[in-house]
Amino acid sequence: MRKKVTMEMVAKAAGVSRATVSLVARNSPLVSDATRELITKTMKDMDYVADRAAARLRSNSSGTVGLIVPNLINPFFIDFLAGAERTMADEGRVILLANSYDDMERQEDILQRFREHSVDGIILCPAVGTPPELLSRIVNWGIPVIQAMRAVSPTESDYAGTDNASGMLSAVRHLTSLGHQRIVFVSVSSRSSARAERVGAFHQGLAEADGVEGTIIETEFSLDGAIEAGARIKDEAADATGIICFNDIVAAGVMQGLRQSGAVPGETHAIIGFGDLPVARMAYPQLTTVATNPGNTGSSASTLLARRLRKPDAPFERVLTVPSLVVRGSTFSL
Amino acid sequence: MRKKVTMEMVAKAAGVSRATVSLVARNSPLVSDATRELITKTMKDMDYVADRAAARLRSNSSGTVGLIVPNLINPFFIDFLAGAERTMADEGRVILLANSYDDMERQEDILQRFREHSVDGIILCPAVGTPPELLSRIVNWGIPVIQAMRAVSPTESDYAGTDNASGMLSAVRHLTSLGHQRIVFVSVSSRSSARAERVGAFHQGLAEADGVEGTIIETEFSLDGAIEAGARIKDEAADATGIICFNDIVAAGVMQGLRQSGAVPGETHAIIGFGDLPVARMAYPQLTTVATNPGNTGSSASTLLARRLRKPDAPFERVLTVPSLVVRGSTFSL
DNA sequence: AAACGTCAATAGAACGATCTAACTAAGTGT
DNA sequence: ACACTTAGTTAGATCGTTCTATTGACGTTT
Repeated sequence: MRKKVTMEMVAKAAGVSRATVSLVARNSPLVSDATRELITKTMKDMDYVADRAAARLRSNSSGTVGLIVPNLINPFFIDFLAGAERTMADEGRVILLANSYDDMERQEDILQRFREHSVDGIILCPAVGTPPELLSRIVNWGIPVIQAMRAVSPTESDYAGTDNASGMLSAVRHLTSLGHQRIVFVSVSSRSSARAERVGAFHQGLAEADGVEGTIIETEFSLDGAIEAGARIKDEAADATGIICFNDIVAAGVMQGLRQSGAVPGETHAIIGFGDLPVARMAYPQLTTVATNPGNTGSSASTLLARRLRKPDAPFERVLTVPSLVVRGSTFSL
Repeated sequence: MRKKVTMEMVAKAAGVSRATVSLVARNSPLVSDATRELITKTMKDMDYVADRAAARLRSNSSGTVGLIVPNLINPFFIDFLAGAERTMADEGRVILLANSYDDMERQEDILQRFREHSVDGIILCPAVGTPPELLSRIVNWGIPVIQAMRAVSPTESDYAGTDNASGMLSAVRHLTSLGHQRIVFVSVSSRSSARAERVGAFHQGLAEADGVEGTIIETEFSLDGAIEAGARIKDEAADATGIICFNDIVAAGVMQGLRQSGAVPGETHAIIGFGDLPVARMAYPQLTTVATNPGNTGSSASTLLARRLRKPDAPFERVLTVPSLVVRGSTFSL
């Protein structure tokens, strides 16, 4: 329990006033190089640490941002989180992390806590079912907010996400160009914007090619669900040879399910995943997948937030990370 | 830009003093039920949000906890993080998350930032190479700290981790009981305490069984490194049939490497992973693995920290999560 | 030599809570 | 009727910064 070193004490030791020390701490140009140096040295010698709470109380900037993710199981969000954390850390900000478990009530609690801690801004991956009004409310609180990964209100904030449509299109085109005529999309059943965009592009991709038919099979998002969905393919789309999965995890499950029903992934059925998560290369056969680079999206979200903090009234921006198709062993030419 | 509602305003509206409102906010038993109810209602009506920075300035408790992880790629730490976050959230605390990238300089920066934000406590998964002195320094700052996942100083703080030794022993015993006589441990080359404990137990396990020989092969922690290590097994331990891997990711890589060298995981070689991460079930064949349940360790770390915040002078505790072996398709009887 | 402008540094009020100690009103014991 | 608790409430100081003027000192212009 050692007593804390305050600005006052530093000031006394250096023979200047509190105010001057404060200026140095925020490296304002209003101090002469000589005193700046003196004070910097004294601060170091005394092991002075600024008290951000006191600073924030007076100044209204806390140096923290809140980040809400809907889960921490999906590596997609992990990667996103990692990207966001890195970019924020590089700006000297700290991240308050919270997990909404895709539960709106929990999300509400988290927002209240963030408000109490007076975060400078919020990066929100909205929980499924979040109404657009939530965005207006946050804006109304005077807290800059960025929507990420999932869009809930297109017009009330910046948005950083994945270009789901173009990703899906490249997947469909890849399969049709390899000669596959019957294609299945194994989707998750949650009503997220990501899902809607991919389903839309799936149909568009089918329409582009002649005589190609598509089926959508739904599953809950879990490995077991995906395995079960994979096993179902034989029944629900017997002549399908091309399969696109909502993400790489689902793809891994679907491959297991296919094997259970006697098929051989990569030989009887071509599989495409979404994400290019590490698991894509750990799977056997290695997975052809739409690389969405969520880390990049996370970084974009942070950059967008930083920009908005600097220019609160700038027009809203939408930054979409464009995915690229990574071809590996799980797809083949018919 | 709406003006903020302060305690003063709530007090005025409810016809009481600031102090009483404060008591209600911290639900102290010192107020009568009648006024408590009145004030609670007024707070809700006016959409009052407490200003934690002001509170902390006066009271020295910020309601935040700092968490430092060495990376966000290893699902092991993700799961740990998820467990810690959950337990903290349930206590109404918020987590400041930072990633040290296993870099001690970065770790130092993070600690300074945490100090500025006056976190109530720190959960630290020390970066590789962290000297024990760091712990004493943190303690000296007056910040309660918990070591997690990796131990750097056995005597200066609480510790939450995995019982690596018992996990490794059960893996070795499983293989020897299946008749495997030549066993390889594919380890990562970093000098973490986790590695040391597992290597020690590996040798102990070998000694327990008659005529069983062991080899240690090192790899850097990455999928490519693991693949390469897997391919090397044929040369460096030609007659090995049992393989234990540092974690499930390494195991996935080793399986790929084995295939490259003409072996068939699950038929010619028995593989055991560590972690029971989701990937263990996505791999083919599904992985026999030592389930370490890192989420549980994360939760323990939070509980330990909560306890220490309540009783700063309690004796230090070591909480080890005991792993269990999950047998799947990647191991077989010789 | 007076007036002006610029640069460095400062005094003192503010920020919004909590804490300490004191106060009131009602009840209790003698 | 008195002092003595006790429960409920409160005034005022306080935490460590940043902000708003303001002051001095010095050099340049008129």
